[in-house]
Formats: sequence, structure tokens, C-alpha cells
Amino acid sequence: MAQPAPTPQSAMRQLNLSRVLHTLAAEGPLSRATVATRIGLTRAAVSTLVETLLRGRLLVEEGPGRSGSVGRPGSQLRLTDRGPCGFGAEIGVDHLAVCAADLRGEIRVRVEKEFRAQHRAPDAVLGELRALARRARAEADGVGLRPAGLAVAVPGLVPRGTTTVLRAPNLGWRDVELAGLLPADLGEVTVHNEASLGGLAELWSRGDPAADGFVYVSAQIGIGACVVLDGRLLSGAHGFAGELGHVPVRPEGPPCGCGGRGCLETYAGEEAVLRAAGIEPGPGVRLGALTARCEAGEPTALRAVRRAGTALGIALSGAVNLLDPRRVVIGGTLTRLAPWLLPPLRRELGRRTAVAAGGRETPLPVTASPLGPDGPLRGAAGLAVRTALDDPARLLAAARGD
Amino acid sequence: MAQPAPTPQSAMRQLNLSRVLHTLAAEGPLSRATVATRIGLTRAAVSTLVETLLRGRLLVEEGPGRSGSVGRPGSQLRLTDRGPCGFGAEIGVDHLAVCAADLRGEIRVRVEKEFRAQHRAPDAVLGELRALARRARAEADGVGLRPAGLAVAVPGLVPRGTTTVLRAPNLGWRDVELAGLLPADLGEVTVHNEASLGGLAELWSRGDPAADGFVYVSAQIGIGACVVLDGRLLSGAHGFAGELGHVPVRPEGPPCGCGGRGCLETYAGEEAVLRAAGIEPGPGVRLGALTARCEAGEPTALRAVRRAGTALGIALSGAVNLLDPRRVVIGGTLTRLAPWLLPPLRRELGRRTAVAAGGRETPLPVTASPLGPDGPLRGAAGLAVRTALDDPARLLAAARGD
DNA sequence: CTAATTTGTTAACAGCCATGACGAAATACT
DNA sequence: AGTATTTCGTCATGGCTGTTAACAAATTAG
Repeated sequence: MAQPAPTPQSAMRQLNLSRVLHTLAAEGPLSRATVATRIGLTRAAVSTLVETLLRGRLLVEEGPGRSGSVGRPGSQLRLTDRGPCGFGAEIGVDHLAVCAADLRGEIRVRVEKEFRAQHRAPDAVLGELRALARRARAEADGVGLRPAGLAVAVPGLVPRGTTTVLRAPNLGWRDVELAGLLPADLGEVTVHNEASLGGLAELWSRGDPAADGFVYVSAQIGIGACVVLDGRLLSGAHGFAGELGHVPVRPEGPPCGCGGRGCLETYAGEEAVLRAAGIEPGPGVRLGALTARCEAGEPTALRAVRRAGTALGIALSGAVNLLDPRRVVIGGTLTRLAPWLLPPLRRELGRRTAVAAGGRETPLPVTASPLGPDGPLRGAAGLAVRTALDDPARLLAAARGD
Repeated sequence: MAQPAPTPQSAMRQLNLSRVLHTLAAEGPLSRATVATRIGLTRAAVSTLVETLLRGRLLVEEGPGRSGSVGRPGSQLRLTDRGPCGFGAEIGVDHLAVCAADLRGEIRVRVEKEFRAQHRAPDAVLGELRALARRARAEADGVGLRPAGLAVAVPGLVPRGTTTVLRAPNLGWRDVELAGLLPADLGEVTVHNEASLGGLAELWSRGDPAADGFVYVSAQIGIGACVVLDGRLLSGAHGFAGELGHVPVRPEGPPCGCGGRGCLETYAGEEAVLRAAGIEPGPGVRLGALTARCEAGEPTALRAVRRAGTALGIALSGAVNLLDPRRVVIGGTLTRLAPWLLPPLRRELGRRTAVAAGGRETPLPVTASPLGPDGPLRGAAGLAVRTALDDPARLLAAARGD
């Protein structure tokens, strides 16, 4: 039969509690009155909500704030920097990292390790990750934070709602079930594509996420992407959205590992760019050499990067025509080449998106992500925190159960 | 100041009223008890909701239904086929149409007219449309339906939330404000891109819209598209999403009117296909001739259509890689060429979407829309009805005010 | 020092839904 | 046939939630 179904009454209460938490997370310390106008409830109602949250030690009252204007100054409320925290982890091709963010979203703990995960058995990699997680947990404990969930970033395909890595070409993984290999003492664990989490970090790093919309490109060995429209991440029917790397750039171009031809990755993937610049991509050799040559003005290197930028522009122009984002953000390791990569990218994109541009005030902004390579890790921790904030009942129960 | 903000209490009531309406719209006649389990409320609560809706003449009680199983049979409820109705209108390149759908979504009235709108002044076209709307309204009146809103489909760019046509190349319109030209006695009027409404019609024509996700291609003179993921239409930051026609297929291909090169429209637009088949596309000459030649097996015609299918496949493979839809639907006039268009399209799409396909059970279904050229018109009426169902307060007020 | 403004709290109130019990209307079993 | 069982719709009760309105507290403006 239909399960009891949370009574819509208490559901409303939960929703309002969650709204208070999210409002404070997004706008820092606020008074009860301000929160009330933000979420459209009366001061009286917010008072009782805040009372509940204070009792559960999720909020801290800071006392009367600065009195800039007339009237009694409100008592500032902020999310606690002790108590629940969200963990984020990243499995990169050559590094592992774990971090913890408090409810405000502040990164409080961070441990990482150079580790060539490429073509290593999942057990070995996850063993290292668990060790890092133990250290992070201990450090979090030291500053009064207790785990309330973990999100893991993986450079591969993860079916929606699972903890399985279906394919991670750059790790050499296929059909790897992570369930038993993940840290078990950090609360609920979810696994996501690295580009999706990078995009979420980008979304949350700016004001008014609800009104934002962009295509986030995670360009490194593989090229992933994530699409955010109306402040929501598009994950696709199976959770595989974002395979920008296999969007065709030239239909009869060079064959790609995916079976297609002329995919973006064959032009703008890290290996393709290095090769085009005359650098043999070895296991250690990455973009450092190429950046140096570009800075030195070496023509072959510049040409290779320009070609990649053009290809990115062509692929993105398709995405932009189809999705009408507010902006385009480039993340991943390739951002180190941004000075040389972005101009041709912008030019190509501008040429090919004139129709929709007719209604735009200014040209579509294309920028490198300010978070740089940290995006996915921060996004993971942020997701864990947001998920926690979505379920105040659980947070409060955990506080009581202490 | 912050406006009164509908008190979340009555908001909940409104939401539940709306849920009852939508449940009945989606699943036809149901008993109170069934509705209750569907929306997760108790029978008692649903009884009072239904009471309100019956009083407002939005529902009709049909009495005890067939008693298939044990227990007292429930009294079947259905949405009324008298009372409020949604109007849909379509401004096509060579025809105008207006229809009215009752709350159940049934099309009850339909009037249309051959009318070459191409390069006619908006005033003239809208004058004709208003005349059609008057006739439709009169007919609706005759069967006891009263207007509760109108949605208009236009083959062009409509900024989100406006009634302005920014560009409609195939009508020859630019920056046309329709506000004063639209029928004024049908309730609230909204204007939308034709492909978006076609996609919505497709969405609503199948079971469980909430779980659906697809790319709908509206292929005719211009090629538009609409993306639905998680049962929601993506409209883009400005409302311009869906410009599939200007997705690059071959970056150095023939120049396109948009300023780009090798856009899909230069390969698969109606004019391009006709020309490639050796048919001069005159104002009256459309696809009839081409269909005939394909049926006759004429090689030039077949080659032209095959080429268009391949180009569509290339452009769509980009969209599929990026968005991971559950299926792809082809609508618009070009569906008449489906038997020859779809095979090359499917082949190309299959080749280029292998990565994500690794996680798919079956190949991505690519089908012609069963609604054919009626999609946008039905979608428009459907949208008007759904919008009405979203606001039970207004419907009830209108019923009282009668 | 008074008036005006804003904040947070309190008490009375109204709305909404859940709970549990009931009669009604059908089927299933003896 | 007659009883038990199942399901439906309704009713009275009660709990929870947020609103309204009034008030004291704390600040600025004049």
C-alpha cells in the first residue's frame, strides 16, 4: 500500500525550517525579521522556527548587530560553525582529496595526496581515499564538526542515484561498484560525475543561484560538462548528461575512442592538444610544458591551443543555441591555458550564436572558473551540506541524539 | 515592501486543490479514495477538497462506477466538460488555427484557415487570427465552455514572459509586439515558440509526464527544437532555448543566414532539402512534390533526404551526448518524409552516442511524433488548460462570479 | 526628551489535515 | 439466503501551523 506519506502538515514545517537554513546559508547573518521577509512568513512564525533551530544547535545567535538604520536592531543569526558538516571527496586521475565544509559552506578541513589513480585497481584507490577520509574526520572532530554526509567526485559516468562507476576511461574503470569501498562513518554517501560537482560549485559561488544558468565545461584529459538552467542541474534521464567531449565538431574528423568521428575530445582533450603541440603525453607530463611554450610564444604550441579553442567554440555553439544559457564557464586543468584558449573560443562562439544573440544585451560571457581545479571538491562538500540542510528533521534528530 | 505573500496555509490548500485537478486530468474518472492515495492525503481531506471543486462546478460526480472488486464501489469523479476551457492558437507560415480544449484536455472546438502569413504585416495576420478566435469562442459558447486563457504558437523567438516576437525569419517579422493585436476576451494570453508547444503536446500525450525526457525537433522551413527533461520544459535564460537549426553540422559548411556556417538548417531545412532534390521552392511548392518523388524512388530526391537525415543525426548526437534524453521525437512538416529521413538519422545518432549508450538498455528511440503537424496547436490549448488548473482559486472565483 | 521606527514575543484565532469511528454498499464465503 | 469482509465516503475531534494584533524593548530623528 501507499506508505504513510509524511503528513503534509509537518512537511510544511520541515520545508520552512529548511528555508530558514538555506536563507542563512546564502546570505550570512540575518535577523529574524529579515529572514521573515525573505521567505515570506511573519516574524512570529520565523521566531518559532528559529527557536527550534537554536535549540537544535544549528543556529547561533550573535546578539544585536550594527545599528545602521532607525529602529531596534535585530539580533543576528548565523549557521553554526560547529556541529554537522558535509564531506567532499575527489578521485582525480593523479590526486585524491577529501575536505569538510561546515553548514555555512566554509571549507574547514582539507587533506589531499598526489596519487596516480590511473589504471590502478579500485580497491587500492579507495583504500587510500578511506585513509584520507579518516584523517579528515579526525581533524573535523578536532574543531567540533560531526559528519553529516559525503559526496564523491569521479571522472566518469555514474548512473543517477547509484554509487556505481559505469565508465571512467581515464581511470581505466568499468562497471565498478563503490558501495563497499567508500568511507562508512561519514553519513550518507553519494557519488557523482566530477563535472557536475564542479558546475554546482560554480553555481553556488555566485549570488542568486536560482536565477543562474550556464554551461560548465570541465576540460582535462576527458572533456565533461554540466548544464545548469534556472538554478537546477540537468542530470539527464540516466544521469549521463554532460558528455560534451563526444559532441561532433567535424563529422568526418579523426576517429575517437567512443566510436564516433571528430568528437570534441579529439581536438581539445589534453592528450590531443599536447600531441598537436609536439609534446608526447607521458604519465607525468601534463600541461606544464605546454603552458611554458605558450608563454614563450612558440608557434606550434600556440597553434595547437588555438585549434582546441576553436573546437571548443564550435561544440559550445551547439550547446548555446540549444540551451540559451546566461554564460559559459570553463573549468578543469585546461583553464591554465585560458589566455590562449579563450579568445578563439569566444570568437567562434560569437560567430555561431548570432540568432539568439539578437535578443541579448551583451555578448555571452565566457570565463574561466574562479575556483580553478578546486571546483569539483568544493562542489562535493557543498552538495553534502545542502543535502543536510534540506532535511532539518534529521539534523535536529542527530543533535538531540548526541 | 514585500507584498502580503499568500499565506502558506491557504497556499497549501490551493496546491492540494490543484493536485486533485491535475490527477483527474491525467487519469480520467477516479473515486475520492483513489485520488487520495494518488496524492498522498487521507480520504477525509480529499472529500473536502472535492466538495469545494464540485461546488465550483469544476468536477462532475458520475455516481458509483463498475464494481470490479470487493468493497463498496467509489463514486467516479471527472473534470467537467462544460465551464472553463483553454484556447490555443497557431500562426503558421501558411495557415492560422484556433482551438479550444475543455479541462480534460479534449479538443472541443477547432477552426482554421489557409493563410499565407509569410511577409504579411502583423496587423493583417493578427486581424485574421482574431476573426478565427471570435468564431471559436462562439462555438465554444455553444457547447457551454467559457474562456479561461489563450496560448499562441509562433514560429519565432519569443522572450520568456513576453508577448513580443523578436524574430520570426519565416514570417519576416522582427520585434513585433503582439500585445494589442491579440484576442482580448479569452482571458490571459501568452505567446510561445511553436516548437516548445509542440514538445509540450508530445509530453502530455504520453503516460507519466513527470518521468519523461526527450528532444523534440520541429523540422520545417526553420528547424526548431524543444528540450524536456524530468518532465520540465527547458526554456533557457531568455526563453530562446531550442535553436537546433543553427547548431553547426560542418563548421566550414555553406554560409547560413544567421551568420554562421554549416548550420543544420543549411542541410535539413525545408528549402535546403527541396533545392538539393532539384525542386525550386516557390511560395506554394512544399513537400508534396518531394514526397511523391521519394515514393517513386527517384535517386536525387532520396539522396537529398538522406543527406538531411544524416545532418539531423549529427546535430542531434551533440544534443543527446549533452543532455541524455530518454528519446528523440521528430515533429513538424518534415515528418512526412520520415520513412526516408529516420533511417540515416538513427544510424548517425547511434554511431555517435555510444558512450552514454553503454549504460542504456536499448538503443535510444527515435520516432516521428504521433500528433503530426497538430502538435503546436494542441500544445497551446493544453498549456492554457494546465495553467488554469494550476490556479484553482481563479477558476472557483470565476465560477462564483458567473 | 519625545516621537517614530523597527524588532521580537505573546496570546487569541482560524485553517488545514490526520485520526478514528461510523454507516453504506458492494463482494466472498458458508 | 445470510453473514463476514472489504472498501468507500462522511463526521467529529484534535493537533499542528501560521496569522493577526497588541505590546515591550531598543534604537534613531528631531
